[in-house]
Amino acid sequence: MSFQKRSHVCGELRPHHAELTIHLTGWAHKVRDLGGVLFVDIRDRSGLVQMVIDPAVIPADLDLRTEACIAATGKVVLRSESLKNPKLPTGEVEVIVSEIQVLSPSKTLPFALSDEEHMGNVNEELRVKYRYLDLRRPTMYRNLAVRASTVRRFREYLNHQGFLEVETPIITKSTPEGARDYLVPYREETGLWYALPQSPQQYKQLLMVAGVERYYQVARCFRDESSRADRQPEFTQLDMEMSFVDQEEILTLVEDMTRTVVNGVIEEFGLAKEPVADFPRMTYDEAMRDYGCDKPDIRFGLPLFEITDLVADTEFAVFKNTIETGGVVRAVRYPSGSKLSRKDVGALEEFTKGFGAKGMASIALGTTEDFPEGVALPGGLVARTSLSRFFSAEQLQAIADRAAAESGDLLCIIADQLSTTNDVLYRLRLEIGDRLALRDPKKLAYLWVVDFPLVEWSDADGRWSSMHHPFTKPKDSDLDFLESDPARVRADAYDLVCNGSEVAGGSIRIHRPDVQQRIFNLLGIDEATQKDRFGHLLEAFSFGAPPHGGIAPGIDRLIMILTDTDNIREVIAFPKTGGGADPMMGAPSTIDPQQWAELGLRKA
RNA sequence: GCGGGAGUAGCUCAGUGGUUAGAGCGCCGGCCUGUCACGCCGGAGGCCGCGGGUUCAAGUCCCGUCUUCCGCGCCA
Repeated sequence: MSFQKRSHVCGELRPHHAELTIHLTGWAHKVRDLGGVLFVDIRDRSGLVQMVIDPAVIPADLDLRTEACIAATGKVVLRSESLKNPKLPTGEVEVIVSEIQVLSPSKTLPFALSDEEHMGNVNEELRVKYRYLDLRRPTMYRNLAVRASTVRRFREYLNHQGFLEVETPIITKSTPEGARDYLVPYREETGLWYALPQSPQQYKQLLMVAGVERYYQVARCFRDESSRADRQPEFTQLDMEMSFVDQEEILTLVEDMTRTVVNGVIEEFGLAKEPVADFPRMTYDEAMRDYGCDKPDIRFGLPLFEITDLVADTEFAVFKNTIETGGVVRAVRYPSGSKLSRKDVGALEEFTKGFGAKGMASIALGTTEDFPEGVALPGGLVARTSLSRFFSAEQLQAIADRAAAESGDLLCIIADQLSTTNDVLYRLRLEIGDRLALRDPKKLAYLWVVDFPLVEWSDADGRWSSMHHPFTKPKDSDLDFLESDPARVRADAYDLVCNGSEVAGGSIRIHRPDVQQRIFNLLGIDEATQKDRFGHLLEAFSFGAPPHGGIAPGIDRLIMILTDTDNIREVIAFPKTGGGADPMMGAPSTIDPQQWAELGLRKA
């Protein structure tokens, strides 16, 4: 079918186009048939404009329905004052159609694209199944555009900084440690398998050995683990690596890159975000101490605080037993929480139990009017707490002082082993932040978390495992403790955090075979496995490997933050469902018997 | 692997064990020359996810199962 190529795009039409005869192509967004006249909104990716159609110009057999792909010719005219539509950027004009053609008709749609409000409730599986329709929506197109612009800006920045973009294999080798691999059977020999890369980690280090010096790649990564709202089985990282650098150079470069790219995108799309400025730094230990996690949301305060010392001398069994078994008592302040009902506080305690707390104690602080039955504290506040049976007014005052508490606060107290206590309070603090609307969506609160531990003890596996990955360089000053006290060893490893999400993680790598050897020994990776899985890397490092390090900013989460979406599917063109399925393609699928045979596979 | 929510018309959702399972939007037909959530009239459309069970009677109760969403575990 021949058609008139467009002369303009729908969204650009303004009063200064009046009187021009133009050609448009796009989709029939909405058809309003008034009998003697039709109004059709024509939409392309630039936006939409109203067309006015005299029924006489429509061919009798024209199948003009919602989402039909159409081409139209007409004259742009100014709308009279009373007919203007201030809700549309193009609302001051309309197009009087002289000719209209349906290039491709549309069946009735599985869901209404033109109703954004309604779309928020449409079944997610249906949206993914008809992704090509969902993506026609302006908000979805915009998400794709923000993503494309972000990636383009990253590329431009890194190209200017002398980085070389290099592609690495998708079909590669399984490595121990880390997530479950996606596996691909090898046709030539039964029993051998490729794996899809969890990240291009080893390749980028080998590129440093190869003398590339500065590498980056917009790299797809694959991890066969359960999905979450912000996790997909395949996702994209801006993978980077540099030679002859120290941690400081990498952090400085990433800060400048982030400012340049993110602020550029904010300006281009008019995003409701304040420009990125500072990148405060915090050690891992500080983050855990003040926020209970390694990715704090610092858009608001309310740091956690320790009261173990203040309550150590107590007959309260919960605190006493916890402390005697090496646990801690820590707390977080909930401004305005003192007005919560007993039931609401109970619900809050249930919330903490969902993350492993055995219970939650609380102290509500107010005035005599608030709590006539409460305990009067020396400082003037009155406390209402079940702890009053066990603690004096002076002790409660000491806790309130530690909290820097004010009238109206609820102090939420958790007693447990350190890791559980921190985890519960970390989540409780975020919950409080959400309730009090302290997590300002306009802010992009970046920070570096540095000096991560090299390894952590895994109860499940009964061995030490890498906190970052096995190639992470221990701090030189801690090398001596590698065998004697592994938990004490810090690494040259760093995470970039934004608004409580980890948005990049990296490290300086080990380039000395002897150190790498000691790490493998610590991780309990025996010599045969070392040779089998990492022999190539160890050998490579024996040929003059340069000191190097890198980082890998995650693209998907960054775009989620920039577009204010709460689900990673919104920023990926063709995402999978939670179960890792693609209902549009019908993947995963069965394969032909011949394919089974070729691969030498049998059903279990 | 575990916990919670959901699954009824094309979509979003109501539906107290008891008539012929409803609404809004969409769809189809008719009317309509200024709509932009167009309006008015009429109509079609249902394996109530699937499989068992309890019951005189099941969309509704019970068991199982599948899909999906959120979370936990997991995610170097």
